[in-house]
Amino acid sequence: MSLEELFERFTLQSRIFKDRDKLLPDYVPGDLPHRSNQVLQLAKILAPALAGSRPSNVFIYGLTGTGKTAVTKYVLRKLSERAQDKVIFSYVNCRQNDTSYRVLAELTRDLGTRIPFTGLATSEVYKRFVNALDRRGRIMVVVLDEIDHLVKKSGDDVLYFLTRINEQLTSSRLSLIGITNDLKFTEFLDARVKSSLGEEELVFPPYTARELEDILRQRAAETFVEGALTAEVIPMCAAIAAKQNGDARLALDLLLKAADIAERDEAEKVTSEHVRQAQREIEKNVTVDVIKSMPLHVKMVLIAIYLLEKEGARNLTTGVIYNKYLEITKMLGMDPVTQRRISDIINELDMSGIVNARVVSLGRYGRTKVIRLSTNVKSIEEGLQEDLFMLGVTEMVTR
DNA sequence: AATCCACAGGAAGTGCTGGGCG
DNA sequence: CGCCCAGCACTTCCTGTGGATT
Repeated sequence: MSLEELFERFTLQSRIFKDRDKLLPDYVPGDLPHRSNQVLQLAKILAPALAGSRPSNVFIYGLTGTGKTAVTKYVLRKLSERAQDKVIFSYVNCRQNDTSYRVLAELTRDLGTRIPFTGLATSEVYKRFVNALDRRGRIMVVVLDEIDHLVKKSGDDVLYFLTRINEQLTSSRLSLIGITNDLKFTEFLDARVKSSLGEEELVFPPYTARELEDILRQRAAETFVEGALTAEVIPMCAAIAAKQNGDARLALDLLLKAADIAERDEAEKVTSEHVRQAQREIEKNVTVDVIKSMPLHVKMVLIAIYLLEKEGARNLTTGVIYNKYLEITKMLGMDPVTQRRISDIINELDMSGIVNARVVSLGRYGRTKVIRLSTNVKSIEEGLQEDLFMLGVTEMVTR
């Protein structure tokens, strides 16, 4: 296909999409089905900001894709339309900003003060934040999304600071909204932070398959040309996502991917076959991307596990993997890292879901981790493609 | 009941990059 | 310019431990 033809196709009216953007993850719809309760509750808690008094801090729990972020952004948007510039709203995702420094820097930037991404002492950023905020003389509502990432990585120092900041302010007030999908994470918090942050709590239950269908239908009406979906598409996406803890994000993602595939294949309509294909692709893409972006030694450890499993080894332990890893690095003439580091790398692989590692005690034979691959081998091979190739070439050279 | 394996995983530090600030 | 900072990948040194075996 020539470039001309390609561009031509994109310029042509789509047979399927009316407005593809409406299915993108960061789109917040004008109406949130099955969440009116939470919207109302959150609005009630935050409404005092309009009258110039500080709203209570809020803690929001719920699994991935239960609408926490959407509801929060929705309420914030409505509120800021109403409040004009009487209230400052700031949203920080703590997955991307997972250190005290970065969170503070984001917040300070939202107050209109320039902060370099590195170079300053964290305590300096604290000072600048307090100054900048107090100068504004406003209520500030701070949303810390995926707050568990921040706490797990950097502790609760920032939270302690933010929950007590009002004592240092004279003309401004700050309230905090913490969002997490890890229900047990409050265990890591200082008792004072915990009680302060939990002044109000909101729980988001998982969506049922029926509810997911409603959500998809509403979105589909905005996104697709009439009749572009066959009848089974929406129930199918809903059913798959319902099994994954009622994850609405996954449901929407599936629908989008399925429609993209249908469009790419120049199909008349989106069918259940497209959904099945989408499901496979989503699963694969996540792993492949994760693997490709891994640091060198993490990849080497994964290769070691992969090769061992391929050789038929079972019940892999840290020590066995480390030896295989040493073999590989030696063959490639690389400097190996220590076993201590490998232990952490295995945990990282476990966290990203590529590998399954659990600590077991083998009695006399020590205490270790038993590791196995928890992703299908094809995705791993695809993710490691270039590195395995390199390995193969070296193998031939060394013979 | 005591032992002891094969690590787990915490704490502190190093060397490096990419930046402040005065 | 010299000295400071954060963040990362990693090292060094370390104490802790579940349970089969002695």
